Formats: sequence, C-alpha cells, structure tokens
Amino acid sequence: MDPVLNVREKLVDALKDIGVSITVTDITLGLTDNLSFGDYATSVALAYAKEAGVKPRELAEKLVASMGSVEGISKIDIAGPGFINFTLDPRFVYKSLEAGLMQEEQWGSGLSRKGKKMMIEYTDPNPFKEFHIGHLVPNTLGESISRLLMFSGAEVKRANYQGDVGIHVAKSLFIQLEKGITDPTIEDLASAYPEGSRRYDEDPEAKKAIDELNKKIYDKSDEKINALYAKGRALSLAHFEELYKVLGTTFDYYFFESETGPIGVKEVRAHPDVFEESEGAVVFKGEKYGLHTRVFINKLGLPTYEAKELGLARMKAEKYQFDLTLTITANEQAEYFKVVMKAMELSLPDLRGKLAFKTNGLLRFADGKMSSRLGNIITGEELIGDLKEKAMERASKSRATDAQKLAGEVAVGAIKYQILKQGFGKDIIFDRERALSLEGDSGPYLQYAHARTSAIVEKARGTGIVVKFDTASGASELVRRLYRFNEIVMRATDELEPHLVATYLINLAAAFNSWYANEQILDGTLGASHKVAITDITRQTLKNGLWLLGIPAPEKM
RNA sequence: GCUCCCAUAGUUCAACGGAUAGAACGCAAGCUUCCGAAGCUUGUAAUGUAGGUUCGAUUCCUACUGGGAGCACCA
Repeated sequence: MDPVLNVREKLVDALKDIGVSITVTDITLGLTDNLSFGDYATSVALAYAKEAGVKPRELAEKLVASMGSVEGISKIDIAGPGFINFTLDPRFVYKSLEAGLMQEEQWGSGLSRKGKKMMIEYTDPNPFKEFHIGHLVPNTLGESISRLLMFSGAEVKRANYQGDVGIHVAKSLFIQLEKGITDPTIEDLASAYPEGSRRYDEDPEAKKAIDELNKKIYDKSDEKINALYAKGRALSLAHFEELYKVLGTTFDYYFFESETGPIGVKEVRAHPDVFEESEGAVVFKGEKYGLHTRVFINKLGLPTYEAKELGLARMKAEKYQFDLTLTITANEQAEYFKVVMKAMELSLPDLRGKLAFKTNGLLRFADGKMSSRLGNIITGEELIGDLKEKAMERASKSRATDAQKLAGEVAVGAIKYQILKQGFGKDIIFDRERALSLEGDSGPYLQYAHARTSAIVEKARGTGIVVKFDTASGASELVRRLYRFNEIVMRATDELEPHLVATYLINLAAAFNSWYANEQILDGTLGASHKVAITDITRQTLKNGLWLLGIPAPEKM
C-alpha cells in the first residue's frame, strides 16, 4: 500500500537481479528538492553503477525496466546523470489528504514510538535569579521536541530541573536581609540577585558575609533565613509558572538541586571503582576515555553540579520508568556533559543507554546588547512584552475579539519561530527590528496563513458547500507539498530537529499564499468544493504543524 | 597550551554526499471595483583559503585564516 516502501523493495529486488546485493536501508530515496523532478528521487543508479559495471544511466534504465509499475506512482523517469524520479499518482495523493481531513488533529502523527516512555528535561531556570531570554531557547526547543515525540506515539513527561541552592541564593538573600525585606515581591527578587552579585565581586566584606550566609542556608540553622528562603523560592517558582503558561508549557516533574545533591553523593561514594580521591576531592578521571577530569565531590565533602547530575538521573528513574531521558542544555555545557555521561554510564549500569543530552545555542541580539556580563540582562517577560506592544498595533485593528490575547500569541509566535527556524545548537541572532516587523519569514506569517485559511473554510462552510477533493484532477505544487507533511514530521522526529517542520511550514504557507493569489476559491463552480478541500487541509496542516512547534495558532487575526 | 563547535547573498537562516545552492529582510519596480495586503509578482546578490577522497563535495578528511565555547573543587 505504501508506495514509498514499495519503491524501495522493488529497487532492492531489481538491483539483486544485476548482481548488486543491498538491503532496503541502503536505498536513499528522498523527497525531491525541486518538485519539477517528481515527488521522490533516488540516486542508487549513480551509487551502484561502478559495482554493477555499467554506466549510471544504463543501470537506471535496467532498474526502471525491471521494477515495472508501482502502486501509487504514476510516472517513473530517468533524469540527469542517472537519477530515477518518481511522481506520485494524484489519486493516491488525494486519498492521503482525504484521510488527513478525517484525522484532523492527528493528521501527520504516527505510531513509530508507541509504548516508549520518554522524559524531556528543559528550561532549567534558577529560583532567585531572573528568567532571562536565554531560557527561552531550551524552553522553546524542548517543548517542540516533546510534542514531536508525543506525535509519534511516545508517552512523554516534561521535566524541569532547578537550582534552588547555591551561591546565587545567598547573593539574593544578602541584599534582602540588608534591606530588611521580610515579604519579598517579584520586583525585590529581580533586583536583589544582580545587586548581590555585583557586591560579591566588588566588596570583599560583602563577599565574606555572603559566603557565610550560604552556609547558613545549607544547614538551615537560622529560622529567619529559612523563612525568607522559603518565601523567595515559592515566589520565584510561581513567577516561572506564569511564564510557562504564556509560553505553552506544562511540566510533569520538577527536580531541585537541593534534593539531587545528597543522592548524588551517595551514588558517587558507592562507586569507588569509577571515582577516585584526588587532592582531597572525589573526581572522575575522564582521560582514559579521551575526556578530562571533573570534580564530583569537593574537598569540603559537598556535591558539585556533576554529582548532582547523578542524583538527578537516579531521581528521574525513580519517578518514571523511562526508556530515554533527554536533557536539553546549553552548548557551553557540552564538554562537561560528555564527562558526566561517561561517568554515569559506568556507575549507573541500569540506566546505560537511557540517558542522552542535546545542546542548544545562545540567544544574542543583533545589535550587540543583552549579554549578562555587561549587566543588562533582558528577561523573557520583557522581550515578550516589547513584542506584544508592537503586535498590538495590528492586533487592535484585527478581527480578533480579544486583541490583547492575540498580541500575546503573535509575540510568542514571533520569538519561538526565530528560535525554531534554525538547526539545533546554533546560536540565535535575534534581530529585534526584524522580529518586530512581523512579516516575511516569521511566526506571524505562519499564523496569518492559518488564520486566513480558517476564515476561508469557515465562510465556505457557511454557504453549505461540500468539502471534497476532486481526485481526478491534477496535483498542484501546493497539493504535493501538503502530502509531504507526514514525511517531514517523521524526519524531524527521528533527527530531533524541529526546524525541519518550521522550514516546511514556511514553504507550505508561501505555496498556499501564492496559489490563493491566483485562484478564486468560492467561484460558484463545481471546482469550488475541491478548492475548499485544499484550503481546509492546508489549514489543518498549518494548525498541526504550529502545534508541533508550540506556536499558538489563532483563528482570527 | 590542549579539546570541542561554527564559517553560505549586504544581513538572518535553509539545502538525507547528488540535478539550476532555496527563502526572508534590505534595495529597485509593480499588484487591491472580487474569498483576509501580517499578502502576491519581478529584479538584485553567496558556499572563507589551499589541498585530498568520490562518478559527483556547501556537506566527508587535512592544513590554514577568522569567530565562539570548554579545560579541578561555580552552575
């Protein structure tokens, strides 16, 4: 039934006839870049010509001849130096799109990971510190990856790991105590950490006091400090929740460094075969694995971030029997994570092969501002607020009933798209001006195309028109692109690359807009049903695709 | 010093080792008596340098140049 698999198998059989033995997985059969070549293309004839002892084109001809006809494929031709191009039978394409309309929200989904349990850890902000724009990157990517995996049938749990202990807490509390704050507001917290951090660096007296305060926070010896700590922590976490709501993320599990530390220490101490004493600390010597040495327990007997990571893995496994836990973390942690992963592989054998990480890039501004080192940290809220304000200019004149809500959705869509449109791990150069323009290669462009298709379909439904594909008609570029949705989603999931979906959607929206500009959809003819069906499946594809990206898809804007 | 990552139009991004390297912004010129102009159409312009592997290299390997990150008790 699946023509793609069918083509692969036939090619394998045909190659065997001429003495080249390969398996289905050796066949590279991909979507064509240029639709004028067909829908799928393979270069097997080029790749195996030498082995078969014939010229590429000749081999291609032999392959095509021995393949015969393939169900779902209407045309097979040989092009260029020996590519074999396959064009889908429009009837097959329409059948697929028809099914898509029936599937609605499930269009594009699959079952390849059915039964798999996965835990995705991302965002990881620290209480007492601001949620800065850098956190938007792993949050956006992690959310999209979670959705992609869910869409392929996996059971996905979202996890957030937060640093609720450490010197940053002491820096914040130091300032709060100095100001005599007993009931901190979110504004107090926002200013306390940066101020404490500055004092720590500039004022030796303050540094000493903060270090002592840090110990008191650890051993919980002072009631007043304990109370202030508890309030600040709760306030921070509640504030993060408000942002998650705006961003469209809901976490299933929260882990804290205050909990992972002790467990980590226990794990490290239990594996003297993996970890060793060195200069009073307990370290893992990564050199024998081509890595470097890292300290897991410092000479004071306290767990470092490394040991905590072991504790975290253990805690995750206790909460949820995952097949895989994926941590989304920053590029700068890549080397550190390699070492910790190796250490965990050796010390936590039951979790071997179930722990993975992926690193994301930094968000920077094109105009060079931001940079926490210069002190001007821009928070996630501020950025969203700025964009929302800009989006209001249009939203207030839009068809949306709630302009504020729409502006927020557009702002989030604009930011997320900038992050998602490029490959994982690359730094994101955020151009304020461009993002604010809300035009072109952007989130709002996708949202607009979705709103537009929604409006057309709604209007058509109002006329009582039958939404139905004319399966006897030819397949336009737009229709053929729509068919590709499943394939794109599968690849994006396998590679954990949301940008493949983002790029696809932009091309799809452009194809639709272009088609729309040249077509009268509700033209009163019999063809109108067909055109409405195309619009409707475009709407559904954009909607599902935007959902996969975690970008809101308003129906009116 | 050692290790890792990156380098594509003026700018920001695409391109399973394949065909004519795609978009967007910018700039230039157009499109609205008609379903949504946050839109459409046309033009402009790029693979850092030198080698190598391959039928074929933006993609893989080596060197160089230019950026970024990491490298013992921070996270």
